[in-house]
Amino acid sequence: MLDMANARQPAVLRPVLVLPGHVVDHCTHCDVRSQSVCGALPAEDLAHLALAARSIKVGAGHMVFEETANADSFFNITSGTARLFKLLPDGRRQITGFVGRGSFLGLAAGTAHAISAEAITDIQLCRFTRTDLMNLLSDFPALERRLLTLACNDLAAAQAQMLLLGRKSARERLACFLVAQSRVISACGHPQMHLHLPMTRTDIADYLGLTIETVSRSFSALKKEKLIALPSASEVMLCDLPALLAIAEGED
Amino acid sequence: MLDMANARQPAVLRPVLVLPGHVVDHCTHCDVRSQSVCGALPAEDLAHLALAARSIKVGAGHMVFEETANADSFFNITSGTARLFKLLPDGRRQITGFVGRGSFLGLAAGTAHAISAEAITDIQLCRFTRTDLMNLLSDFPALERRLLTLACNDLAAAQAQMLLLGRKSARERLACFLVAQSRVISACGHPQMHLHLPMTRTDIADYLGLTIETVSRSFSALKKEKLIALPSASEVMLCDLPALLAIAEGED
DNA sequence: CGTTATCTTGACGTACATCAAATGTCGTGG
DNA sequence: CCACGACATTTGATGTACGTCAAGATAACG
Repeated sequence: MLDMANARQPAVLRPVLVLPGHVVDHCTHCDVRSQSVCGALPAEDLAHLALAARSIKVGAGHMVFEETANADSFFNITSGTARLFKLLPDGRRQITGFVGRGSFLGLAAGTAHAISAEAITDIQLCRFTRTDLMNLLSDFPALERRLLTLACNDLAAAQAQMLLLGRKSARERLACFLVAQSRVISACGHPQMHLHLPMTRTDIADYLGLTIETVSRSFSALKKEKLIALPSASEVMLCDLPALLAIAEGED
Repeated sequence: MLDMANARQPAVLRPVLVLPGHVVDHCTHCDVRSQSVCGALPAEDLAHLALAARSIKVGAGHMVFEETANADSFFNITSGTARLFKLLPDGRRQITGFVGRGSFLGLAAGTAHAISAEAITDIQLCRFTRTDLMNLLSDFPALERRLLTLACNDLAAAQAQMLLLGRKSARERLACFLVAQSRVISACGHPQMHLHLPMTRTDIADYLGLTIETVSRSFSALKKEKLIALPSASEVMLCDLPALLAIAEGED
């Protein structure tokens, strides 16, 4: 996707002749900016970003892009949740992650997407063409640095997930998932005990490398032990976060 | 590890006053340069690299760095093989990858290593301090671009491994591993049928999320089907690469 | 040529998958 | 407002791929 072979060196900023107010506002007033790649740019450079970004919407259940498809677009999620996944020919699916507000989509080397992305809820995205993004990266080193940080974070998360998929029990996997989800929430506030899960049990199963039945049974088991409560299938209360954390890290 | 928050912008090259011949040679004559991060730099800039790089050796079985340890060094492997892994408190291990000639070690955001690295064979490394590396990245955008490409490649590999760990059978996992290993070899020559595996069955098991017994049984099964031959435990002949590829991709 | 580590093979156990059915949830329209 | 159907989730009964335990076989090494 990012064809990084041909790095353009010096960075002469392209002149921006016309900057109508609403275009500037587009990025200046974006409330996810601080949490996303865009946060790497100082306020005075946002106009360049706003010119390249095109806001689009993808309805729940629709694809954003598909694995092996030519990666000529990159996206920044401004609202909603999407799943990232890979498929085997016979339909087996592995979800590699759930992404939401502020996440950058399309990060990968080469010209083809390594994974597919599909909207779970309706989502709002900022779309960048590959050429525009490459130009921005060359003009603003801070942007490229931020992207490298993001890639490294994604890599660390992927490594943690490999440990989960390769070596943890169903119970440990679910505890991991719940604790991680609670961190997503608490990132924008104090550590929350109450979660809303936008994804189905099937999604969770495909993320944790289990079947939907095993996920359901594991939910029920944690509930019986009073570590969680389930007001509804998509609502979870984490009643004993320390205990869940211990299970998640394999300390039992 | 890479503290990318404070990106230094313009890039005034530090003056290099003294450049003794042997220091220049150090990187100029390095035979893995083209396959590593260093290949991003043109010949005339190699002197800067040579000043920062310090060659070290790690004996088979010894640690290069440990998970959670402060990440103040980064490495480039010039010879030998290492395993990257994560551990659970009770000793369960997940190997996230095997790395060799030309691989960059330490890539991750934050100040602590996300994984441990241990030498499988004796290995030769170029060590960079974090500060030196950060300076190099800021001075040479091409280097940072290359690192981003590397991170994206690692990420794509990690996603493929998640699919393997979450959804593939033991037989499929082993086929994947063998085919991938053959690609490592064939990267430096024509597609090879003959592999030497530097890692033990335990390493392979911990990489594929299986037990040593299951790995051994899967080897034997592929052997009985005449898809591979095993002249010795660490020598593998891939007799039917197309069939192995089909199994690896889940087409049976 | 014994000693020790690594690998293979067999017998058996189990955590999770599969198959099947009951229960709950939600949107739609009468 | 309630009845209906479609679909998601839970729960139960049973199967199986892989794990565990244990014993040999093979290779590495001083």
